[in-house]
Amino acid sequence: MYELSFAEENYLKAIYHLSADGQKQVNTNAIADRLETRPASVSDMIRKLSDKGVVTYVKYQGVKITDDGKKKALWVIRKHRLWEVFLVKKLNFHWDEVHEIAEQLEHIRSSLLISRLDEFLEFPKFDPHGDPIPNADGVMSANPMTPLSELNVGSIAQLVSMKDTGVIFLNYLDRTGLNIGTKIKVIDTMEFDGSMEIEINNDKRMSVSKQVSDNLLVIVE
Amino acid sequence: MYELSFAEENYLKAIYHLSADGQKQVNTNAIADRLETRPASVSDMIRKLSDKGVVTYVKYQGVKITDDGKKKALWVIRKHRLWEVFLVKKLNFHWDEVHEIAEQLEHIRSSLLISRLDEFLEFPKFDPHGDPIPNADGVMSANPMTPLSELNVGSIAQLVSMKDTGVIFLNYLDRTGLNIGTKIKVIDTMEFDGSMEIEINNDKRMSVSKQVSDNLLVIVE
DNA sequence: AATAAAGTTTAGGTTAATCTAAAAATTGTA
DNA sequence: TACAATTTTTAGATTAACCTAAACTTTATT
Ligand SMILES: [Mn+2]
Ligand SMILES: [Mn+2]
Ligand SMILES: [Mn+2]
Ligand SMILES: [Mn+2]
Repeated sequence: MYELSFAEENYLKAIYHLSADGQKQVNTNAIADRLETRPASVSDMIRKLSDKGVVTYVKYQGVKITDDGKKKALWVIRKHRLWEVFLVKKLNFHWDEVHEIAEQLEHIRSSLLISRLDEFLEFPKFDPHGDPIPNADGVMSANPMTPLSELNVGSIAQLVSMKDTGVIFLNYLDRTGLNIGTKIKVIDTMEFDGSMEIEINNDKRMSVSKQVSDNLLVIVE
Repeated sequence: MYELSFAEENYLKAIYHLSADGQKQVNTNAIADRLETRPASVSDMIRKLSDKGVVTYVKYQGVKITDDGKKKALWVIRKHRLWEVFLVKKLNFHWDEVHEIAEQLEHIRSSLLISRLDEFLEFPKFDPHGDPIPNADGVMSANPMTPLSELNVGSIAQLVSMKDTGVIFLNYLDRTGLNIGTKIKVIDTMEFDGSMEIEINNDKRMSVSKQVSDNLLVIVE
C-alpha cells in the first residue's frame, strides 16, 4: 500500500476540484493554471498518477480521476476542511485567513488524529467557507445549500455561505451577528415584502429583508 | 531570508539535541544514527547547513551549531512541543502516542498559528514528556527537571517525566495515581532507606521508595 | 612509531519534482 | 480542407535528498 507524496496529493485534489466531483475529464493546462506550475510538469505528474491508478489518462485527451483517486482526494479535502474549522472555531482565525495554513495541515498523516479532531470539533458538517466536509468514507452527506429565502416557517438551518461577498454586505452581517455557523430558525415570513422574522442561535430575534435572505445560503437541518 | 526545508529542520533539530543545547560539537555518525540515515548523507547535508550559516564545520572535526542555527532549532522544538500539548490536552492522546504526529506538525509554517495555539493551550511551560517549551524568542525559562529524590522536605513540585519508562513501572504509577502533571509535596524523608512520604494533588498521602523517587522527574515550583 | 580500526568524506548514482525549449497532436478557422 | 493557433508531450537540465562503494583522516592499539 503506497502513500502519495504532498505534491501528488495536491495534484489529485486539484484534479478532483476541476472535474466537478470526479465527473469531467480535466485538461493539462487547467491543472497547470490551478497549481501555478508548468504544463510540462503536469504531464510528468499525470504519468505518475496514472501508474499509481488514481487517474486514467489518454495522451492529449486529458485525465479522469478513478474511484480510488476520488477516495484519496476526498480524504485530503476532509482533512483540509476539518483543520479550517479548527483554525476558525478554536484558534479564532477569520475564515479568509485559514486557507494557506490548511493547505499545509491537510498533508499530515494520521487517521487517528483526524478522527480525534473531528470529535473535538463536534463533527462539523461544513467548513468555514460553507463547503461540506466529507465523512471518513469520503461521502459528503450534507444537504445542499439553499437561500434562506426559500425556507418555510419553522425550518431550522445553519448559515454556511453568502452569495454576495462584498464588504458592505459582510459588514452588515457582522453588525447583526449573522456569522457562518449561526443557527437560524424561521419564525415568520411576511407576504407583502418577502421579509423574514428569524431567531438566531436560539436567542436573538430579528427581521431580515428579502434582499438579505436571498444572499444567505443555509443548510436545512 | 531563506527558509529551511523539512529535512534541514530535522537535521538542525538533531544537531541541537545532540550538542547539549548547542554547546558541544557533534559527530557525523551520531547524526546519522539519530536520523536513521547514512553518514554520507549527513556529510552532504552538513555542507548545505554550513553554507546557510546555521552550523560551522571543519572537515573531520564535527559540526557546531551557530546562534542563528540554535534559534531556528528552538523554533522547531517550540512548535513540536506545543503540538504535543495540544494532542494530549485537547485530543486526548496519551503522551507516548504523540511523537510521530508532532514530528510532522512541527514543520507547519505560520508564526501566527503558533502564537494562537500557545494562547489556546494557556501558555504551557512543559510538553507532555516534561520537556520545557521554548518561548517565542527561543528561551526556555522553566526550571530544569530533577529527580524527586533530590527534593527537600516541604518542597512542592510537579511530576513531569519518568526516567524508567518500562511497562512495569508505568503500571505501578497508574495504580498509585502518579500521573504526569500531578502535584507533589514532600512531607518527610526517611534517612534509613531513602523512602519519602509525599502528598499528591493536595490530597492523598503515600510513601514512595528511593527506587521510585529516583525515577520520577519533577519541576520544583 | 607502525599499523589496525573507526570515523568521515568524496565520487558517482538514483528518484522526485520541477523547469525551458522544441516537437507533436489537436482544434479552430478561413 | 488547409493552415494557423492552441494544447500537450517529449527531450534534456537542474536541485534536493538520499544511497553504496571507495578513499581518506583520525584515533586507538600493539
Ligand atoms: Mn496542500
Ligand atoms: Mn474551505
Ligand atoms: Mn520532523
Ligand atoms: Mn516531547
